[in-house]
Amino acid sequence: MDTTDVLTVSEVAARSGFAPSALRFYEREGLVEASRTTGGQRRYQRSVLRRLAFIRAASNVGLTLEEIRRELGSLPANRTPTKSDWHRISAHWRTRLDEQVAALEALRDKLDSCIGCGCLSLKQCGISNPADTAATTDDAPGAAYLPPLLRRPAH
Amino acid sequence: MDTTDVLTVSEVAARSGFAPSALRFYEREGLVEASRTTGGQRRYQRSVLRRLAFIRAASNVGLTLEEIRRELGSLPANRTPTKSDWHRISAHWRTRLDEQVAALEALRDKLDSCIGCGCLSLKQCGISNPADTAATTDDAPGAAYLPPLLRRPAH
DNA sequence: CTTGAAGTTAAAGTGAAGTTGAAGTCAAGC
DNA sequence: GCTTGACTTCAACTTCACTTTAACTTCAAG
Repeated sequence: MDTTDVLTVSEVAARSGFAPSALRFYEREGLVEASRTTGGQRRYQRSVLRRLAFIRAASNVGLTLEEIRRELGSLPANRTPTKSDWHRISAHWRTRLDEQVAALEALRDKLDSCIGCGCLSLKQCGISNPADTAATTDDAPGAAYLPPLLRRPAH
Repeated sequence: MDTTDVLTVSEVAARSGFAPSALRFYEREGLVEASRTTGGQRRYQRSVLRRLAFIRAASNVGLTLEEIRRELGSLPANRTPTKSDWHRISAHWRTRLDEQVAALEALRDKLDSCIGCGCLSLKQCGISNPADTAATTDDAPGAAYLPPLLRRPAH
């Protein structure tokens, strides 16, 4: 199958778990690269698989594609990231996850404190108070809200 | 100001923290109701504030508007929800939050186990393995991912 | 009765992360 | 030389939760 050292779209799709359409999308967005055959077909270096793994991991941690793009840019151009690269980045991600967990736990605690009361008062209830929303950041005005996260597949 | 027992859009907006546009949107979506003046302007019952608090709380917990709509439908038509209503619903929400926290913690643990190795192997790394994504539900194919949650306001 | 703030509508826009469809190209096999 | 199947492009569509816009109308105070 891969006696060659380059991969087609469908090979990369199969191995990475991303749909071909997603791979094309990522290329448009500058997240991955591909060379072309004379016929214009994409050929991927095997290293793209590592890059895609990185993308999926970062995405799992909750980074936007834009953030991922920036973070990929901070990686060494065409070599395998070193331990220190990975250390720096994973520390960043861990902080992100810690914040998310903390926010959810705070929300859950508020919910617990509401369970007995049935209040849902606009003024008093921690979980419905718009000024006290866990997801509201200091500088973001308006109604921030917590996310889809693990939402049921909707049908 | 409110010697009357009905509220205008902007009063409800001010008190609930939702923008008038959001209130109109919720009405279109069947989440809230309003009567009309002869001139066609909306007038809200005071009870809408409690309903909106409920909507915001549910939204904070991560429910979609569609789910919220269904859950509102399970509430008694025009009376204040009882403690047992609220108990049932908040238990549901708590489960949701517990799942979210668990998913994030699992992801964080995987990240921790990766920090030393720098692997990001498609086959081995728990955090990048598409078949093992915390957010991937059994029946949802394709690339599920963990959420925006607390993402920076992007500028 | 006038004036200006606040209200109305439908439709379009936003942004994230892609997917889908139509129409076309390419290489191989028969 | 034609069919088959995998590939290509590009634009348009999707979902969610709203917001914005444009073009009016209504309400309440003075």
